[in-house]
Amino acid sequence: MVGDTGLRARLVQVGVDLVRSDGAATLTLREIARRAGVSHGAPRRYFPTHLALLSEIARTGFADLTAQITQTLADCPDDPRARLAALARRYVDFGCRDRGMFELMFRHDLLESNHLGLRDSSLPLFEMAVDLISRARPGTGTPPTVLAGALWTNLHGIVELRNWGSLRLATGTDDVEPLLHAALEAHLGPMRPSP
Amino acid sequence: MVGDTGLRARLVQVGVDLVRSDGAATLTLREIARRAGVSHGAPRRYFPTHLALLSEIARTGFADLTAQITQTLADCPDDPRARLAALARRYVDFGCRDRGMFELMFRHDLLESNHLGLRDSSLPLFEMAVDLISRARPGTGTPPTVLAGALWTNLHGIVELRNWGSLRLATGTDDVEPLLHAALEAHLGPMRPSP
DNA sequence: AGGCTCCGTAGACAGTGTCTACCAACTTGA
DNA sequence: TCAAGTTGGTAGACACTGTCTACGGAGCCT
Repeated sequence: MVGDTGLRARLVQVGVDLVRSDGAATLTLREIARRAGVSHGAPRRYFPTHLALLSEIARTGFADLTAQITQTLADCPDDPRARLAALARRYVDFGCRDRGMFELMFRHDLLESNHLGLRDSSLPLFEMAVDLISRARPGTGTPPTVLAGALWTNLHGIVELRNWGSLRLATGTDDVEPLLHAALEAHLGPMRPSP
Repeated sequence: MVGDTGLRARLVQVGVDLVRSDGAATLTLREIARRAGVSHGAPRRYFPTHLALLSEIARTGFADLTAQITQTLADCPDDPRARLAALARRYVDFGCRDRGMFELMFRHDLLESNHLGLRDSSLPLFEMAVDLISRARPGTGTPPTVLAGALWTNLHGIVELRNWGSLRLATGTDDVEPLLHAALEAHLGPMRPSP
């Protein structure tokens, strides 16, 4: 399966490269086909619709993010709070660095044609967070899914509003570090100064 | 200016109604023109581009949200924490109820054609939050803009991920109340049970 | 060889945003 | 009063999009 030269895989790969280099707006069906060197009708053989292809591209984004976070956690001490902070920092870093892909992954119109797969792709990440937070903050009355959700939404909002440009407007810089630090302190309690 | 029958105002109003009733995807230039009863070229007399019209529509969304929150704060006790909680609840409620408009307001591609106006429309809200949080949590080492930003991003992420559908997936329901409560406790300290 | 399925091409269609030419009505100036 | 100019909208063309359908050429199997 390495170096899969099939058109289906090539289309997805072209899409991934394209969204990374030129942003989410350039991901038209015909442009992807063009860069893959095939006619505009060819993708239809593998993807019933444009959105189905985009969903597949987005799925690789979730896989990539999951892999990055898994790798990050592997190189991390065993303290649940430190691990959560590392996870959080990776998530935000991914969203800021891989802007187009992040935007694609959470596009609302992708879901309607893809009720199952895409949302599920985010579940492993969420479960990591739930597991960590139930160990970092045991004995709270609040269910760990809610605690993890509150943290996740905070991270997600940081990325979203930073990429929207309101950080620069409100705090004078695009640096997410102060916000991230404040968010972690809010959800996990006092942290030592950021690394 | 009441009952302004000019085409410019009518186009914006049609857009507002349309995004509320049919969602953000139906906001094509030609559809707006059609529903306003004019030809597809007419809007060009008032808006140089499609995105300029969309920006104007989004701006009314920010104005509406600002008005709603101002009204909410007017009917609220003087306690900064209670006021912040009310502001937060209104923000999230707006984003969940007025989904299409919320999506439009924070569309990334609207900003490029509108470097100034649109982002600025969100500033008054942010400044309310900064003011309230500097009174609710004085003496923290963290600047109030950062504290307010951390809270705002949390609220924003709650809306975004709820509308994306991950709340239902992660917590089994679309109800934002537990998450909102957890977020408020995280950023403001222990709260009494939600109203 | 004859069928057959796979896989991609090519063209049509309706829809989009933008641009340009046109034109009718109203305002303005001498 | 009448001519000129401005305002505000129409209508059609253009390039582009996603989808659909008819076609064709390999390769394979009996």
